[in-house]
Amino acid sequence: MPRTSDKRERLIRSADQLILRRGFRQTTLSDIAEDSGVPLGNVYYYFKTKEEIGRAIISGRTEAMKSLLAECSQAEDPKSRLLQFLDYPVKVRRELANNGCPLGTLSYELSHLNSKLCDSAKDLINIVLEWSTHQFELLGRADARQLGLQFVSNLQGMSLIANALKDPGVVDEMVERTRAWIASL
Amino acid sequence: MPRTSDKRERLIRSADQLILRRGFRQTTLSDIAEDSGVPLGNVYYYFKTKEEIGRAIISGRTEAMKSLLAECSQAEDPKSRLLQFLDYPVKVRRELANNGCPLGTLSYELSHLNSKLCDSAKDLINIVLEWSTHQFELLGRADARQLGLQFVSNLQGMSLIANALKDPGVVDEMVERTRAWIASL
DNA sequence: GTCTATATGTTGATAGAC
DNA sequence: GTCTATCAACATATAGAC
Repeated sequence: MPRTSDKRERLIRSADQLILRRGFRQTTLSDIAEDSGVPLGNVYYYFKTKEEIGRAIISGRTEAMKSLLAECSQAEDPKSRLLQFLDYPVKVRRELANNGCPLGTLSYELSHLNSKLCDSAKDLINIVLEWSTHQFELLGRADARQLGLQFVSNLQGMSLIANALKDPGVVDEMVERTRAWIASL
Repeated sequence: MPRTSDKRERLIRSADQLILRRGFRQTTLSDIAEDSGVPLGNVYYYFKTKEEIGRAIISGRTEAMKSLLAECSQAEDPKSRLLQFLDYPVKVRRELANNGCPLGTLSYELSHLNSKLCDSAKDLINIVLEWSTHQFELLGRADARQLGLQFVSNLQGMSLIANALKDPGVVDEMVERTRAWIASL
């Protein structure tokens, strides 16, 4: 029966993992079809174009990040929220070293594409940037915007380097330094 | 005459610019041939495979960076060298905002490829990492490695964010913060 | 060394039976 | 809704004349 089919979800899940590992351009619809167990021709019933799959992946990663930020926002004070957020990169350090940041890699790749997806690159980064900037504002910092930029820059920088060196330890070291920086404010 | 032909150089120059703007995977041999004014079939006289072009681009960017670092190394003390290096991202802030860091974008893309080029990603980042780490060692810092990681992380982070937001001003702001950090050590 | 023509393989996408 | 067969476009690479 149509309504009980989970094919769409399986397609998105496969696409998300494959794109994380190999990038959007490098991931073919054939790869996604095979990995999800959905015949190639049937993929087009759920997504009219590959770009539409891209939008679904962007949307999924955006929502996942919003969800994480919402969790962190429940901490009592802004500093605790920022520090709690830093637990996440440590938790997924392996994935960061293997594939890079799910937001950063996609942002970098999409910004090079001649596609409407290109505009989404900005949004991907802005999610965390605006949240962290807001936390610094709540701390009464006049330079909240720059502190926010520094915070996200640390996260993106450590992910890219950990990925290049294939070394999860880089994440631990850099998060530790970022923690100390936040605590010192 | 064969020896006076500059086709190889033109091919590398075109390839480098196109790959900077659109990424390696997205840049076709046809694009490179057209941009450099070399017929498609003739490209293969200079490069047997696309991967070989990739190696040439990696090599070129590596040498360019080594050259820049050699210039900076002539400054009197380690702090001055690090500060002088920071002049460069400011100088090319437009390109960084438009295309990202020539080393970082390539590193991120290649690390996702199933190619021998994948190994080169590590080297691209290590060039600046080892140099900056060495400068911090000369400053007598026991945590030189982590300071080096922080330095490169700042550079890569600012480039990715500036590119995502398409805002060269991000480079100026983040370099200024990095300068202050270096000066405070 | 140079270039046209073309082989070969892959990819995004469609047609149409079931 | 599902799936097989296949198209059309494009990309890497080669053949071979000049």
